[in-house]
Amino acid sequence: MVNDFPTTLVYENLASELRRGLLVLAVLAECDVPQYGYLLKQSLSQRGLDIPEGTLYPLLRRLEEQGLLVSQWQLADESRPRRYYQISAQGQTALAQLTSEWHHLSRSLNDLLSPKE
Amino acid sequence: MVNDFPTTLVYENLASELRRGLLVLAVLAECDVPQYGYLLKQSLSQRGLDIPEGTLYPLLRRLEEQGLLVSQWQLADESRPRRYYQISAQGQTALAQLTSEWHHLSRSLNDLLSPKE
DNA sequence: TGACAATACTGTGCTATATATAGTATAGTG
DNA sequence: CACTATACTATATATAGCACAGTATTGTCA
Repeated sequence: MVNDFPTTLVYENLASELRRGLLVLAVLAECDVPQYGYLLKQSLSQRGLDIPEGTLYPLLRRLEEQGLLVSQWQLADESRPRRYYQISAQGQTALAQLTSEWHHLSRSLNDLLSPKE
Repeated sequence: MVNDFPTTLVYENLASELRRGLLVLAVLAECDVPQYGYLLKQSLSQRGLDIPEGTLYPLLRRLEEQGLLVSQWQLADESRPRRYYQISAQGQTALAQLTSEWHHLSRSLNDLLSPKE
C-alpha cells in the first residue's frame, strides 16, 4: 500500500486538511449575523471556501454543542423551516482569541513560505 | 455532557485544529533542506509553530508513506543516529499546489475577518 | 401536469489523523 | 551520578471530516 497513492488524492487530502481548521473561524465570523446552513454554505462558497453539506451541518451542531453558537428554528411564512445559528458570548470570546492566533500563525507561515535567503 | 465544556478546553481544541492543517505545509516547506525531527521541532517552534513530538514524528512518517518526503538514517560521528527527511519531487509538486491554495484561503479568511461594511 | 433541480436539513458509519502516553537509548552537565 | 536534553519508536484512543443516504418542500420548465 505504501507509495501507492495517486498524487491527486494525496493533494486533495492535504488541501482539505488545510481548509479544515479555517472553517471554524470562517463560520464563527459569519455568524455574527444569524445564518442558516444553506445560506452559509453559499456565502462561504462565494468567498472561495467551498464546504460540503456533510461537513458544514455537523460542524454547526458541534459548535452549538460546545456553546459557541446558539440556534433556533424559524418559520418564515411560505418557506421551509430554517435553523438559524448565531454566535454566543462565549463564541465571541473564542472568535477573538482564534482570530489573534490566526494572524500569528498566518504570519509565521508566510515567512516560512516566502523565498529563502 | 452538552455544554459542559470549559471555555479554555474548547479554545485549545479549536486552536490546535487551526494549526493542524498548516503544519503539513510548514513541514514540507522546511524540508527543502534535509531535516531531522528534533531539529524541525525546534526551528518550527522558533517560528511560533509549536508541535508536540507525538504529532510531528507520526506526521513525518505519514508524509514519507505518501511519497512526499524521503528519509535516510545518518550517522554523524560522535552523535546519535538521526533520520533525515527531505522533500521529494512529488512533494515539491504538492507543496507548490498547497502553497497556492494557502494564499487563496488566507486571502478569503482575511477578508472575512476584516471589519465589516 | 409532471419531472427535475434547488432548497434545507437529519442521521449513520467509515476512515484518517492528532494526541496522549509510554518506552528506548545516548550525550552532556552540574 | 543523577538529571536534562536529545532523538526516536510504538500503541491506543478519541475526534471529526466526509461520503452517503434519506426526507421533504418549493420552484421551474416543457
